[in-house]
Amino acid sequence: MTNIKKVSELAGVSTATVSRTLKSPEQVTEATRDKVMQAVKQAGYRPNWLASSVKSGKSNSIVVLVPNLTNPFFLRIIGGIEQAAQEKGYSVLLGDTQGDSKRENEYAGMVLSNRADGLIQLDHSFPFAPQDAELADNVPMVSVCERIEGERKYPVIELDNYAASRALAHHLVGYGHQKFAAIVGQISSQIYRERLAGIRSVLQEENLPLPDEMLVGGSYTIEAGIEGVRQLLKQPVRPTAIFCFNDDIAIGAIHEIKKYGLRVPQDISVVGFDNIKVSAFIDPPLTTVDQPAYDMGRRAFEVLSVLMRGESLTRIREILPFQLVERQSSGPVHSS
Amino acid sequence: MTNIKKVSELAGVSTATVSRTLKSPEQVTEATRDKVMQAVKQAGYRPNWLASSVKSGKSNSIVVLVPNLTNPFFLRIIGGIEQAAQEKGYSVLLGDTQGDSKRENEYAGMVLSNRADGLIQLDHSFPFAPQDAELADNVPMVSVCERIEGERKYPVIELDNYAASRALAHHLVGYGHQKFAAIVGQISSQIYRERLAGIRSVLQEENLPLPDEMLVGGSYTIEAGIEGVRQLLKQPVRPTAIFCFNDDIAIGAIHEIKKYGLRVPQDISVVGFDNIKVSAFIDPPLTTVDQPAYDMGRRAFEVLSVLMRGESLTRIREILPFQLVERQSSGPVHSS
DNA sequence: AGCTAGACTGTAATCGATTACATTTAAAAT
DNA sequence: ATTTTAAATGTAATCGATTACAGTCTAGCT
Repeated sequence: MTNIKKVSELAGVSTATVSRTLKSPEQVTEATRDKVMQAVKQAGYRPNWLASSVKSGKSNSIVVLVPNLTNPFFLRIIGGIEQAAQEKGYSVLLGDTQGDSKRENEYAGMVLSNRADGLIQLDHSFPFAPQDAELADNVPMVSVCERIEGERKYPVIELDNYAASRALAHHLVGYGHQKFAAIVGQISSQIYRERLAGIRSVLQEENLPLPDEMLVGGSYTIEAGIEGVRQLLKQPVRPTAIFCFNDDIAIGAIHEIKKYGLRVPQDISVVGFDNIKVSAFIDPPLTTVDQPAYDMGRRAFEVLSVLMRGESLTRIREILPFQLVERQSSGPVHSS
Repeated sequence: MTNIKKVSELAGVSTATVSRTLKSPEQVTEATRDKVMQAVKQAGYRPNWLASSVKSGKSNSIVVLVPNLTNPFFLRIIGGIEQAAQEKGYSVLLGDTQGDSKRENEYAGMVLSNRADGLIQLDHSFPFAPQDAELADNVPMVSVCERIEGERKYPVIELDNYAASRALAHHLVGYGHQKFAAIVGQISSQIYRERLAGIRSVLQEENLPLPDEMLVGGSYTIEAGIEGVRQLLKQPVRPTAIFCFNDDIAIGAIHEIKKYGLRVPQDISVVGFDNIKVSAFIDPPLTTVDQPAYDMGRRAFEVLSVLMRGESLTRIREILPFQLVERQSSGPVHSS
């Protein structure tokens, strides 16, 4: 490995001069600068990043905790984070947690051991191990979409899930639907509560029921959508509209509804949440709520960046705008 | 920041003993071990990862270069890499290159500056900057799916794209198709040439044509599939079967074909490549070639891991098995 | 010519951990 | 009780860069 010492010898200067030539060239005469640069080139020298980092105490990396890498929605968020990070000279360590707390602990621990300077959590859990909780108090941490559990409040970039769900509900109520069902995602999260509350609030205002047996599901997957529809269609009353808590669920649901020989939206309207790319191209194209995933990622990094500089935030909660995207998976209710 | 010195003082021992207690406890008496562990706990001490890494010269990280984070197929590969890496104590630095060579250079450079120990390339380009090419000679690098360009041969984990394409072609020929078209992906890659060659070889054996005007596309996106179909349907002769070079293209193609009022597969059969998750749930479910993406990722890391240990490989090319997945997007040709 | 200010450059401390080598301690052997 | 041996611990060098501080040199001034 060529190190700074070799270069300094080659150029006939001290290591300090080499370092200065590379970090702050204006402090060095042009003559020596040339000598050094030539030696650098000749030796094929690259400063050892690890060494600079020990010295500075900063790793210029952040960890991103993802519950599920295969969810395309998260991917767009990560894309935004990555882009923003890259622009500021940070790199992104990917932590696929699979929702497993052991893994979360491990990845979160990276921030405590200087392997990373900050953390972005895409899930709702407090990622540090209980014994690390105290240390974690001063750690720059931000969450996206979900709010992190616990008394300590961390900044969050999110959507007004309540309002977005209300928008979806109004959309369906406007079409005259009265028999609703929902296939929900992970139950223990804030998002679940907010989205459900949003839907419930509209239905209550309209005096429409959402009985417990019409709430099925439990994970944000295509399979949950399929299984959800199976359960719903076993019920004596068939719903005419189904809220799916994300687009993956909706894709599974539509697929399964068709298998039963029913039509979307003529027999059952289906709406999703997230607006992943493929949602516009399935049959029928999905009515859903567009989340500005990429921007959410960017913003998350920017906020984290402020925390990492040791500054404090004026706002701890940032709410990005959603958009109701009306496509053909929802429509007026048909009397059977 | 609590460092090893503070802990050593707290425990009344030397820093060496603290280090040994944590790294090789068997070298330390139980009594001192207890003292040290208590001090560690009390101080909330975590070894500074950066410092250990400078010493060892290993960062225990790898960079993964992805041309396009939004492609779900890549995601599964990354998932496999991540899993395998995590098991061996490595972490994954994500490099979203967008196919931009400047970004590739930058990310690849991380390996030269000890920020990462190895590199996995999911694209086909040689990621290092020209001036770094010589240095890059000894860098542990592996590619997945695509082969890296240049004289120097790096290990690659791939599919027999030629054989897989032949399987798809045989499948369609077996249904009696005679008028073929293809919507291809990125043209400059090995994969493009192999897949096309595979298709061509079968068609030639059967004396069937694949005229140049029936080759459209140029990128692995849904949009390319849509645009491709538009171009193909402008031609005087309408194809009865379309090879799409990946599933995203196929999804776009099917969507657009339906827009023209044509049916899949009755009017046009469509086949894809990759078998991404959603392909099984679109309408009609897509006939495609399943690539063991997750395993490919795992395997890529394992191979890289061998290189990073400085050992040499017996085989430089590893070919994983594919599987033809016959679903409902392909079927017998209907005489019009 | 002599002196001073300011620009360059070099020396050596530093970051935080690891580890070769030296030293101390305790146990075992005589 | 003394010597031998092994185990435990400490001291200090080391990894590779950065940087405070000190030293040198040149240019400009009187």
